[in-house]
Amino acid sequence: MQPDLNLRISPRTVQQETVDKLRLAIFSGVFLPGSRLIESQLCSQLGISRPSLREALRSLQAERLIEIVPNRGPSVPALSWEEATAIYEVRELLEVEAAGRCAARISPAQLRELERSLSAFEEAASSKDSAAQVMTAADFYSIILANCGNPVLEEVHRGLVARISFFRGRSMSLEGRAKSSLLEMREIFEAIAARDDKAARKASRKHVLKAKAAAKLAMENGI
Amino acid sequence: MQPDLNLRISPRTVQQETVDKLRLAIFSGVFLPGSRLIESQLCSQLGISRPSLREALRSLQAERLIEIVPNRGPSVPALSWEEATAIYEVRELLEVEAAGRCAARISPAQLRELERSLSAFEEAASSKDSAAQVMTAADFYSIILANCGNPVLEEVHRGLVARISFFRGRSMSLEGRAKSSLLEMREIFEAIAARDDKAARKASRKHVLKAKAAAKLAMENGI
DNA sequence: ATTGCAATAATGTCAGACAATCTGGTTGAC
DNA sequence: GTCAACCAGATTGTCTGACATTATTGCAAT
Repeated sequence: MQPDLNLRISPRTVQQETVDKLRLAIFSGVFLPGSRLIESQLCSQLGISRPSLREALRSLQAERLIEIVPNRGPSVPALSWEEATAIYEVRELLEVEAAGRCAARISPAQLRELERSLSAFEEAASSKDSAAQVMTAADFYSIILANCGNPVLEEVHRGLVARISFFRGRSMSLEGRAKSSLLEMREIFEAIAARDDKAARKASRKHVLKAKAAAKLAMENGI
Repeated sequence: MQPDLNLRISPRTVQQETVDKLRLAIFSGVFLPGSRLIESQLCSQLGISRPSLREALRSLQAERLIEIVPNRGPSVPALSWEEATAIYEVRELLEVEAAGRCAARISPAQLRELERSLSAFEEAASSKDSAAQVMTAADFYSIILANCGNPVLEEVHRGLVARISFFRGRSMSLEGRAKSSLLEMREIFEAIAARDDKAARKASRKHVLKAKAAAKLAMENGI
């Protein structure tokens, strides 16, 4: 018998649906940074009541995906470069650690999964679909994080990456970024496949630093 | 003129007050781990309406301070040792980094502040007041985190420490833990005062590992 | 152009309601 | 006597509607 199978089916509540929808909307840039979210509008668009919406907004606020100023309401924060830098730095810390641990403990099945996701990114990278690139790249990381053996590390990392989702889309559309990203990711994969802890950390650090540089470039050029 | 002074006064809303009150209540053990929180009870106790309460609960849920199972409502999670371990591991990662950065960049004024908080802990450690010990120790860390130059690091760390607040109270009441904690903290302080990056990291890592061991002991003995 | 003010919009908060779901105890069958 | 089915109360999920307080905007006046 599987020891940790979660039998409890959890019915999806309106609040959960709403949080997911809004989060996705923010990721995909439906709400531009700095734009305000009007409760009454969202209610009618989503077809839900104001209390339900407000609960969802509080969740997103705690995730730092939106800001809520008293008596002004919610808005999508415009991330400054200082904040983004701070996030990238912590992300580096976590991601490097995760890659190192992952190299030591990933299962063969998950390793194949990782390889598959790398292929998916490779395919996306050769296309011009930057949305697909971001998504497949996210899959790649999430497999690494899911196999680092520390769910808290994974969870914190996910929260941070969510907050810079805006940059990820932008920087992927930079000339050549997808290609070099692919090379870096392949390097990470090779290191993990070789069970080489040190190399995985090194490659992972390089990747984050390059991603950060690309994001900075994208921001400065206002792509 | 100060560049980043936040002029905006933010009126404290019912939701904010409620979140703070409930968070404090959880920290101080008013709600035991595993216990359920009944909305109607909380409403009358806090003197607020159900929508306001539910918004506050969603915030706390996103902070992982409470769990909300659909149709069963909110409860204080009973942290397993595996989860606690995961948190301590990430905390180590963040805290070590913060101590190292802090050593390189803390201002003299803040350094004096750090020394003062160490003295406060020293005083608390010689008393039997474990609540005071936890509080003064928290001050010490928060000064380090506030001076590491990365607000995101600080924020994530605060979130993690909040989730293991239960253990901190327990382990501080272990025989001799406060004393040895004081020694470890003094070591960290000395390293930071000496601007010794490496030593600060080393001392900080040792401290977290010892705190983790103490928490494990406290848990196993059910103190 | 700037200031002041009124009208409008939006938020913060509450009260009450109702269906769906969970919980605990009782009843009934074996 | 034990176990399953069931029913009543408790609790949550969600909605509607309301109202005071606080921003925002447009216009008038200086």
